[in-house]
Amino acid sequence: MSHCHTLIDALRQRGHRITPQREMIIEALAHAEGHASAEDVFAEVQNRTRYLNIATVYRTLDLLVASGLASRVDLWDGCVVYTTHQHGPHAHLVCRRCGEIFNADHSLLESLGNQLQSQYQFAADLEHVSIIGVCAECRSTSGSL
Amino acid sequence: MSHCHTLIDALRQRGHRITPQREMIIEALAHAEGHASAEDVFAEVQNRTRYLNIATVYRTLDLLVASGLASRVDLWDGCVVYTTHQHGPHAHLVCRRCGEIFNADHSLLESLGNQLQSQYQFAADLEHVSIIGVCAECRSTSGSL
DNA sequence: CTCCTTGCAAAGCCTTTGCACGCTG
DNA sequence: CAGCGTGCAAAGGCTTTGCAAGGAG
Repeated sequence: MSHCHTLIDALRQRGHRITPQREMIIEALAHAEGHASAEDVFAEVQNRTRYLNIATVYRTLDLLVASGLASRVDLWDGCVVYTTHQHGPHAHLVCRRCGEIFNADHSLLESLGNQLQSQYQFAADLEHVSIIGVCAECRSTSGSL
Repeated sequence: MSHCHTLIDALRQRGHRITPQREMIIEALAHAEGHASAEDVFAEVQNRTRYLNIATVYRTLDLLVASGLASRVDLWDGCVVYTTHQHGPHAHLVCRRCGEIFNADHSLLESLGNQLQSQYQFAADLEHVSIIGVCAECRSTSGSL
């Protein structure tokens, strides 16, 4: 996948070494549509090889975030996911019933960002927003609350 | 503080027993302006008495949330706070520089909620929203990023 | 050849849980 | 006086860290 190479090149340009582990971690994260937890990435890579330690996953994800190549998003209840910027900025809608995560178009948040800017002089990181609620499917299958 | 009694009465009406510990925890949470972590509550109560265990704080806060009297909000980086509904629903603006938490008026989020509703059929819990960014003060003291 | 990265295992941190005692209602 | 709530201590889950060996550049 081409986006992997973008990320790998970016790491290399910043002087970081490219190892097979880092390649596989980046590939797994890029393949995840929009978001993946450290465990998700670890499990995905382990389908292919056992030469990977969970500590390395954490270290590499931290490195990507510190390099500005990925974002860490705190969802609901201690759940944390990482996302690359390949799908463009987007908010995460988390269903508290089924746990599913949906991506919402970034434009939804723009007017909110502008209001926060003008009313509170607060510069929001809109790509880190996650919103808890109940998704369409869960609402139709089990009532409105 | 009168709001404490509102909460205490509500608990009693639901058949829960009122103990000195619960009273103090509720009072500490109600006095915190808008939000407090379990540690915050624990520290606040310990200023007055040592007859309180951190496990009791967690259990009582969970009870308040389960009873619909308080909300648990996942801020940034694993930080969790609890809020009563005394100040009305509000979003939390978290500064990633100084860690300060600001309350934003709930009306800011209303159009967002309506859009999520109509475009995604997603029923958002707007009182649980927290938004990461940089506050006015930190922006003025150390640049724009 | 240098020193950045990794694996392993242990430590850390916050939160939850089991149990017996004590207090509320 | 029944049984809910508490303190204590241990367990739990996830994440981070120290260290020596290994591999990228």
